[in-house]
Amino acid sequence: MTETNTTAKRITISQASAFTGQRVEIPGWLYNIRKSGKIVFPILRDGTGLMQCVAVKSNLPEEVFESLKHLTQESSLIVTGTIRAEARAAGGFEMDVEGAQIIQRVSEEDPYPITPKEHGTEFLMDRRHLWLRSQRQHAIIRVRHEIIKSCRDYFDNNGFTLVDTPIFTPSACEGTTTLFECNYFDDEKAYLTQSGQLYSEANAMAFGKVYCFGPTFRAEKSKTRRHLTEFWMVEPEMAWADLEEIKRVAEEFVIYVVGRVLDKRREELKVLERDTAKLELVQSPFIRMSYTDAVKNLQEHGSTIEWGSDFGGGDETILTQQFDRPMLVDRFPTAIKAFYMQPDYDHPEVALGVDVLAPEGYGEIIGGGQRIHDPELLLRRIEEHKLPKEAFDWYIDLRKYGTVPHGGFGMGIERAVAWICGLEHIRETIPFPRMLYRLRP
RNA sequence: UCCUCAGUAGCUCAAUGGUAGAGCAUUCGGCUGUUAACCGAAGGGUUGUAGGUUCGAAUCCUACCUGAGGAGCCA
Repeated sequence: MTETNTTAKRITISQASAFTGQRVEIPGWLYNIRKSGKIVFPILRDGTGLMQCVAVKSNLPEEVFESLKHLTQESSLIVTGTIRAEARAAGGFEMDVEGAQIIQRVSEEDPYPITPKEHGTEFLMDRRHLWLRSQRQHAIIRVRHEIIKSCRDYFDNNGFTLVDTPIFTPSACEGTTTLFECNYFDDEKAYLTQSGQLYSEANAMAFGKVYCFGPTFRAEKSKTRRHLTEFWMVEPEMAWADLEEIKRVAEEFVIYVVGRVLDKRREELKVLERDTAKLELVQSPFIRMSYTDAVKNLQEHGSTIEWGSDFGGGDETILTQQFDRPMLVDRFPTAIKAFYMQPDYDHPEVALGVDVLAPEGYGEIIGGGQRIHDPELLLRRIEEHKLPKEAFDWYIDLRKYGTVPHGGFGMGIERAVAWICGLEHIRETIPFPRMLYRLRP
């Protein structure tokens, strides 16, 4: 342990280029170290980047050199030194070390488990709290941040008001089989929300154009690379909007989000080895196809799908791999859609719903559509779906007091992150994924 | 819930029914420009659990546990 010079300015690694030739101190963690006799190269990590340091035995007090030489991975320390442009270093800059204060040396009895080598999924998932320190996870989480911020910016810039909806709900949105149940004092049951939509409809009647953004929960026993039990969803809802307007907004929104990531997160996409040429193609117009045409298309390509059933496992892949940009598929059979979905005025056997399918096999990232605004039709559908009318009294009220055509959609953030980052599995898209069989850490 | 595959050193993996091994990690030694550095040495194992077959089981059989991939359902 040695004192660091208090006159050196404290900076982050991301700021280093602006301090070339200056003496600074950087607090961080030891990412890796390479030794070559009387010169050692500790690589420092501080959350903003990596900095190769150069510690030369002849330029340092004996105890400082020895403490650096025997430092263990993820030990915390503050290094002081001079920043220098260096083509041989990974980031283009490195630090000539003049002093180092070791805050904690990680014990060799119990070394940091995640080495710069290969690890299996289970090992990493059990250590998700540590895995987040790695470069790849940084890139993904930063892209996620950009996606979330651009979702908010898009709606904020287009006349939407953020009106958040409750997490605890008294009843189901679409049946109770996929809801997490919990006790809400005494004997009452509450459920974790699986969508803010019904409340957003109330908010849209109050504010015109609204969106909510928060976590949603599905107790589905789905064990696939596309499912989480807790995931984030952004859900815009618009009064006076018909299906065509909803499709227009969904397309414009997706183009904006992808464009923002391409604009601001090139470095991260490079770390992830994402083929950005595929993302550059996300431009208007998206492919537009009705459900009925999609079924015909699928049958011609060998699918066993029949009109009236939902897309099966490979169907979305067969569909999307024919095109290089997202698809808008609309007018699904009314029978397989939620009770609130507005039937087509001329062909009531199909509903005015729309899904956005991402290309490259990523499939559905957005689902939405126009909601029923006619009070009698809504009551009839509630009965047909055998839903408890009392639970929907407030929802029915929205059709009694100045009902108007309206609708919106929801985008699953993690699926969007997986697509834009080009990830194999959704588990890496959220800091602490919650899945069937995975609640910890 | 169903189907398929896999559990061997801290990690990633070898080992055809016959003495349980390598690379990385850790410790020690060497090296003044390394890029997942390299070279040398050391320590590290009840082969997921329980039972069975066999002279002999990491290997074959049965059950269970854990994980992965997929199906159904969905964003």
